[in-house]
Amino acid sequence: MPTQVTTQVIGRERDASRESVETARQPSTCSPCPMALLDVCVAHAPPQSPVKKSIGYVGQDTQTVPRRRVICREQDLIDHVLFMCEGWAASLLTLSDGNRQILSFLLPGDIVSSMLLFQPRQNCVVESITDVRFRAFDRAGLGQCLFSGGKASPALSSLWIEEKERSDRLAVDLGRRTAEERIARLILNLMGRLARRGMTQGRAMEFPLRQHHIADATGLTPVHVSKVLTDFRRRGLVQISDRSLEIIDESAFRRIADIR
Amino acid sequence: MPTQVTTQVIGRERDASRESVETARQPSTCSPCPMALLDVCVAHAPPQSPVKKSIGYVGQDTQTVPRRRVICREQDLIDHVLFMCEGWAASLLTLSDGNRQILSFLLPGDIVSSMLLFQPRQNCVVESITDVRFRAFDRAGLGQCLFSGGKASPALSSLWIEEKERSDRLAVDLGRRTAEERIARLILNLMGRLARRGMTQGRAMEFPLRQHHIADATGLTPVHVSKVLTDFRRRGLVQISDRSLEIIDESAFRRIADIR
DNA sequence: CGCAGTTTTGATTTCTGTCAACGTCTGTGG
DNA sequence: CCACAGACGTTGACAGAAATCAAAACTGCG
Repeated sequence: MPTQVTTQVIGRERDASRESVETARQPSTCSPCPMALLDVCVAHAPPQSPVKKSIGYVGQDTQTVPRRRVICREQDLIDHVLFMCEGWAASLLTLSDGNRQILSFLLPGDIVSSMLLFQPRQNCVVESITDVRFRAFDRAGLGQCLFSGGKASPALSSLWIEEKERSDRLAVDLGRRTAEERIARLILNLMGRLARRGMTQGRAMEFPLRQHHIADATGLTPVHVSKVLTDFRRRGLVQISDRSLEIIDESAFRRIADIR
Repeated sequence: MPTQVTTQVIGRERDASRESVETARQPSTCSPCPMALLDVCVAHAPPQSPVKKSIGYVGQDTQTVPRRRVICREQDLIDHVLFMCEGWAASLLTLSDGNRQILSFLLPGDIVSSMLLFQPRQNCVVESITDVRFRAFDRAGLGQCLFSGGKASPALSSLWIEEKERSDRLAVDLGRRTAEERIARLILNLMGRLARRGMTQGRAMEFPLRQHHIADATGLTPVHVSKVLTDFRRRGLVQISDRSLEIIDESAFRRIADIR
């Protein structure tokens, strides 16, 4: 039986109007989770495992956040490292004029903010897109696994390398590509990440993003995103309906995304 | 006496036409270097120091590259971790149409590519802007210092955090800011980084960048950079001459850079 | 049903890129 | 020392991409 999980895990400063975290009731199926691969997650370790001692696993079960909520903010102090179990979220920065830039979409298995491995403060807002389920680990315990033995653990290396490659790609896309390229690349990128998790059906995938999410991620306006997507559909490249997206003409679509 | 340093340190694949690395003759003054702060650099350790055993320091002295050369490329395999001692460099990605995006400018004390801490391959090209002097460390030895004790070393944490903050800021700037803002922010950013190294004179600094470097860093064209800079000068905000830059009206300039 | 959020569409404006010409500066070789 | 070639920076005319503005249709939800 899941017990009541304290909401203090998520952030110390909070306004009373926002009750974002609730006790979860879902089963614990997080196959894409890197913690499972690390053999580190208590949910996957036998009860007497030594892992259970070294990793402070917080709460009896996962926690959930409904869609479209702030999961954590810049100022929040968070003592735990959060991993996505289910759903989509976005980490983003906001400018003072209200413009937003999404830095990455978070999918099941992703670490919510790698900065939390090192300190209790991260530098951006994380918002749920769909209902989200995640798990919190104790930072110190996780450190025991990641920073021992005089060399980087494979999990830490690949996390660093993937995050760096992703942020470098983002910079090039935002700095040097057209609207069509940016949108096509975003879609292909998400499709690839979901495919690696076994979350696609052929060339189709669940696609909970609103056009304003695409706009925030690509540095465009929602109006222009609409025009480009309409054009993609008109040209028979993709089909979007009912929160799912299918790539119809993959080679043409890749050509748009990769050319240059 | 510096001995002949093998050029193999820099990259295994090289064309004969490019002889980029030469034996250095400069003195070893690298005060802003994080390795010095780490108390890890052999150049700063007494001869009998245990540090000398754990860090494999490569070569008797630093290595130099003349300005405007490729220091390393995507395909290069590099067994060492390189740190800037002197000069300016840029790490960048190139699109197939020749467009380039500079991901960061490397200043004295910066690590050339943090990916090399984890693997022998980095994901971007590094080019010198001025004459550059740098030092190479053995990856495994460095790992002994960074990944021991069950928690991240302070040097590793701050490296991760700073790189992430920088890349996030870059994405927001490229995605959401105007040409004026991007250029002003780049200048202020560089000024701040140099100030922290004690490399500014009041509001003036050495400024070896060509306008095409600014264009590559901001996602603009050199022509447009010229127009914006000319306008900045006309409005009495900055003065650029003879490879140095001075901010004249700092508050107005900050307003341009930060507003929004 | 009504309302708020989303998407579409068209007209217009703004920003930045492209093209081209020209002047300056720098380094090189005779 | 001079001539020259390239790289660099400036300027103006023009083109193109995306933003802005505005209105309307559509969606889902309480």
